[in-house]
Amino acid sequence: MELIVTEKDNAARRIAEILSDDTASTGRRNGVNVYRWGEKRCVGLSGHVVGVDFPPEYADWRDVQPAELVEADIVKTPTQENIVRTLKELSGRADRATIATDYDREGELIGKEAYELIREETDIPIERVRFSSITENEVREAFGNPDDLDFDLAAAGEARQIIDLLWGAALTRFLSLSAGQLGEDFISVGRVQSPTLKLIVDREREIQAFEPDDYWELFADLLQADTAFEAQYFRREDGKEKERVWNEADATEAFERLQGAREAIVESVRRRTRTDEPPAPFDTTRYISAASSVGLSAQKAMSVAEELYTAGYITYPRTDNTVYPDDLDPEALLSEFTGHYLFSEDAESLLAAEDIEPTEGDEETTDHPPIHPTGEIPDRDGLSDDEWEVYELVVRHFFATVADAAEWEHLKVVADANGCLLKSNGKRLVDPGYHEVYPYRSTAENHVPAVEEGELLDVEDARIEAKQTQPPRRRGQSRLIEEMADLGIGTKSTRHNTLQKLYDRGYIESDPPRPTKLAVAVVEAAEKFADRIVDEGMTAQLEADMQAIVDGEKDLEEVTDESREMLEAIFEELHDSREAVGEHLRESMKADRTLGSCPECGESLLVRRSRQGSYFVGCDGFPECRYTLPLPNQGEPTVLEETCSEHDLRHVKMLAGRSTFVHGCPQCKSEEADDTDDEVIGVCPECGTEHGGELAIKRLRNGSRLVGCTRYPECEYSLPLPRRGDIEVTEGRCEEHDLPHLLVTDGADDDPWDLGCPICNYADYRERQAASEIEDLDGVGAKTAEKLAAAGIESIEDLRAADADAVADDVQGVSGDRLREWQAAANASAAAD
DNA sequence: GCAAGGTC
Repeated sequence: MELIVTEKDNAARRIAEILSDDTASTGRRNGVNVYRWGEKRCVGLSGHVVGVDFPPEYADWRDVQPAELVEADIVKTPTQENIVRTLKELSGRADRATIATDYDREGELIGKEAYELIREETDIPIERVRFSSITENEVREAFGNPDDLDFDLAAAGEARQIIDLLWGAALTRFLSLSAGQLGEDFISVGRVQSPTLKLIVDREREIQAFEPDDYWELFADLLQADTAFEAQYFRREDGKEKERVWNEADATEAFERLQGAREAIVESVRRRTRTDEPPAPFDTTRYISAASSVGLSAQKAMSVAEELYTAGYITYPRTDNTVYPDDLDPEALLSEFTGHYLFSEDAESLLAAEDIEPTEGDEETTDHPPIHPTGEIPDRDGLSDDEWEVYELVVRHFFATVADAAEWEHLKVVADANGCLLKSNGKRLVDPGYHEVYPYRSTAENHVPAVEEGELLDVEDARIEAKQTQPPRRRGQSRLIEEMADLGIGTKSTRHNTLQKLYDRGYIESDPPRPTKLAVAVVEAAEKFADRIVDEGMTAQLEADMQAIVDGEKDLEEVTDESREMLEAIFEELHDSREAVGEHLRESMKADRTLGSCPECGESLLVRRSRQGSYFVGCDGFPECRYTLPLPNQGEPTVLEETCSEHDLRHVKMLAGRSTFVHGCPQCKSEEADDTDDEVIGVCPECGTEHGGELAIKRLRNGSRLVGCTRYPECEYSLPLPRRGDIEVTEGRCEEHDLPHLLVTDGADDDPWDLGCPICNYADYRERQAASEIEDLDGVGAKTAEKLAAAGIESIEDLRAADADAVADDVQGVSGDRLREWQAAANASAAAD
């Protein structure tokens, strides 16, 4: 029997299909798919199935000095036991094996891990095949010409594993122990996360240090016949055009001159055409950027792409390649889209071109092809809105890469008005080219009429604008990922996770991300004592060392020993500073939770957590001072920079996913509640007739509002009300519940919201809530939720109780298996609650 | 329970 091992199940299935001419059958062993045909068996791993770690005696952080980890043994243990067992069982029966993991460094290491697991069982011959896309030609070619594993390349990967573990674990433990943070809130550092964090912290430092300068800009309208166009004042200095005027006196003088001008004479007219090349094929980084321009976070972009890949609609989404492989036939792929209701027209117009030559990017790698549609087209109704949006983006991006360049015509007019130079830049898209199939980039034009040199134009509406130079902007998530890619830190598969990790560790918040005080303290501590860990140069050095291993110039031991020595030296430095470092970290963490000073005793007011797990604001002087303020019971609080002018307390924001909101100053909220009387609107439906309870609009000290019984706490009947807006009790009445209709006005601009009867409103709300819970399940989306509702599935409870196959028969485009996945997810979230 | 890298 011949055993074939791939990096993932998906690859195993497709390779089995190709090599078996579609005759392979699927079996399960220990819950793992095994594809078989004739005497062949093909099994997919799940990336690394073994991991590096320290021996168990190093497991307890308190029992081990972090510095001891530097010289500790490192062992490999199975992390995916079912897969490891399956691989071993199969290799026991095999008489030869072929490693077909991905064609990159990590793939070679994963291949070597499989090799070692097989070797524990048997000494059969083990070969290695390499191909960069799973297409008929490439796969057959690779299997026809097998090679050997490249043990040096795998060793380069192992060096990385060891160095990352040593530095990451030892320094993470040191910082966490020094600050006394041993629970889930440990303080982490690492070769990739810490330089990324430093990027964010450094930008924040620039922003803090920035001192704005005043400047002025002047504009006027020029008129040709009835057409007015805007022109900007500038001066020529050292052969350059300067639009900004840096002192007020000069600006006022120029403005007066410009105001005095009735006419301007056209000094020059310059036309030029600019070619606007279509984009290069999608690698992961470019894809994430494009997805962010349609509003998806990096995380979301990757999870949606993963879904589309697994479903077979797009190619593998983790790739560094921006050059399509020879195997890709653009015409054949375009032809797949002819006849499609949405894509047909564009596909046909592209096919009509004389020759179709795709664009190429700078990176040509062996890992996977650039991301492109497979040609299998999903049903619109089977995808969620996000999935469809991403699918269309990938299709249109592929279209763009085989489309023509666009052509712009630029027109620059310079005129002299009373000694003031004015310029106007027009642009017109003369040939839309790829923009016709790719609507994701701006094609905004700026119209400037065709004037001639020497022509006289009227000048109108001279304006002066006082401005200030702006600090550099914070980078958004996709910009950070691009920057990481440029610096060579992280990989296509991990960069978005690294950002998520920084959020999870309490190092960054909001989007674009800004660093917490803890993050600044971690970066400062690292800069002082372990500069390497926050320097992207560590990765550059590691890459060089890995290359030396690949080239046979160094071996694994040399590289890791050198790294151990450096880390050792760092720990010698750190030894005496442990107290100081810990103190600084603790102070910063406290500062992140501090709102200001206690109005009763002057100590710090902090966000704290009660034993029941709810958050509140409490005094650091507890138990001597018992001053507290409540916080909303929804979400995780973070403290904002913004400060309440009345109480000098920082505002609080509650992070709760989509329903994140700014709570503001907790003292204001609390006082507002105390100063607001309950407004009775009717009889309590639960206890009214018996005990005389009344329903009233109440404002709570934690900022929420509700309609509740005046006999609270004896009667707990309550209905929620929106957090924002003025609530007005109107003349309208609900006959069913004998309650007035309520009207909510939020700001002057928005239309008031007719909330109606609060009981009816709450019933409606519950129904919508149930539907949106369904929509939130991965891969459901609005369309599908609607169809499910039509089939009687309106809530998570309905879904969990449903017979999957019966529902699948009712709902077009949804399989029983898909439903069972959703049920599993619904069960899991119910269990988590 | 630490990292970063695979994959789900």
